[in-house]
Amino acid sequence: MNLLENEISIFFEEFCHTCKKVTTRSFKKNEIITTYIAKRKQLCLLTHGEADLIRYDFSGTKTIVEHYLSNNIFGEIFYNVTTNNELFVEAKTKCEVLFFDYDFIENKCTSNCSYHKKVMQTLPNLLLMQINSLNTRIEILSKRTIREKILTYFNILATKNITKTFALPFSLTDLADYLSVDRSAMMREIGYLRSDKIIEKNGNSITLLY
Amino acid sequence: MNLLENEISIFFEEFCHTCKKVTTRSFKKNEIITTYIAKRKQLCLLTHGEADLIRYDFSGTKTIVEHYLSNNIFGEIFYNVTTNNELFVEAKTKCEVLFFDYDFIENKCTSNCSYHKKVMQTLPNLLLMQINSLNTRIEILSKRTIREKILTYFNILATKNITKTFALPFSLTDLADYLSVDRSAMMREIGYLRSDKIIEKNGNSITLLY
DNA sequence: GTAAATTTGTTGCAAAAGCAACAAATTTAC
DNA sequence: GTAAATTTGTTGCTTTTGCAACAAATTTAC
Repeated sequence: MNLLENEISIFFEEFCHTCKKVTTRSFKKNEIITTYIAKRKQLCLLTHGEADLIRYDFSGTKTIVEHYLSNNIFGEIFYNVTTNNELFVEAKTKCEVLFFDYDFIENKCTSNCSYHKKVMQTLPNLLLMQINSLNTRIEILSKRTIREKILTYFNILATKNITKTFALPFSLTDLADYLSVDRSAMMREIGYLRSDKIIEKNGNSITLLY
Repeated sequence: MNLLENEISIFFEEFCHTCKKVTTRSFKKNEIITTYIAKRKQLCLLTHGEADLIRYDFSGTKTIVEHYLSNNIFGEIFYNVTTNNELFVEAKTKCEVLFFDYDFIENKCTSNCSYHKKVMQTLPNLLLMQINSLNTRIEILSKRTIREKILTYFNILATKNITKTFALPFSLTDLADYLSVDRSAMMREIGYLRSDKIIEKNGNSITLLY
């Protein structure tokens, strides 16, 4: 994975200005990076910062569909099915984003440019990483109770951090939107998990006691 | 999408025996195609039939994580995070499956074989299709009520079939495991949807009345 | 540095979902 | 063709979740 990260950063630093069809842009915290409406074949790479893919359904319910870190990809190209939902990506910190048009990736460059070649080499691994993280997301959401959703997510964070104590990357309000449950019900359940001595919580730091 | 399908079938029919590192196998209904335990870099392509990715968690709860049709891909390569869950792919009909080792795909062929080249050309589109379907899956699972889950899924089926009447690809028992809800609660909700004149149901045929 | 906005924490009550159990209908296996 | 297995449909009861509302703490904006 570190190898891949290195590969990604090198190829963007070295070749970014060779091909004209790639745009770089910076975003401040809370800015909207892109909105999913136009069915463009847009593919974006977050090179710096953190961002959320947010959905509001017809009744105004908010879901944090995904939470992106650097080297994660996102974009309209991943969404065929157009529902009557509002979907957009919001910067949670200062962000740097590369915008590709997937047609450019798909169709061979007229010139035999090395940048284009490198993109084709790296893309499958980026897509594979994205599939991995979507599968993890599905595992959380397919749990039937709030308690199980919380514990599944906390376990993933503990595994990633290789320690039983870790910081939540979300506010508790956002965590509820990410787990797709009512906030007050989630708070209650966290209370039960504490009194059952299954977790400890200090601010946004969580410790698993098992 | 039809173009892609054509591309896929052609390249497997034409080149399948050129490279030795690809295996084809047939499966009867209910046979286990693969089990996710060994952390192999296995990538599978379903060329014929229907199959389900099934998970049993520690307490025995079953989830149908995904439902595969021909030209869908699956495999251990998509699952980094090893939990204490049992994950396997089961043939729901007679199936034909191609097994790749991802290392073979990643590392260039020593010989400059055209089969290998074709795989590299097709793979990003297959991965993209997979991401699309996982995002659809997340949309269903992130709905907060059984009613919304049912209606979201039925809408997707109606859109795919381009008609308000369609056949369920699942038994109702399996549908509950796919929506990740209790079967009896789902049956009750379907009952309410019928009496509210939102859907009609005859056997496994559903009609949307809106 | 202070006012405004947001997040956290809590609770009572209502609605939804899960669990268990069972009969009827349908499908499967030989 | 029949017995066994599975699926469908239903219900009573319990547990979980959602909703609404509000106070306290914390963060943000100027």
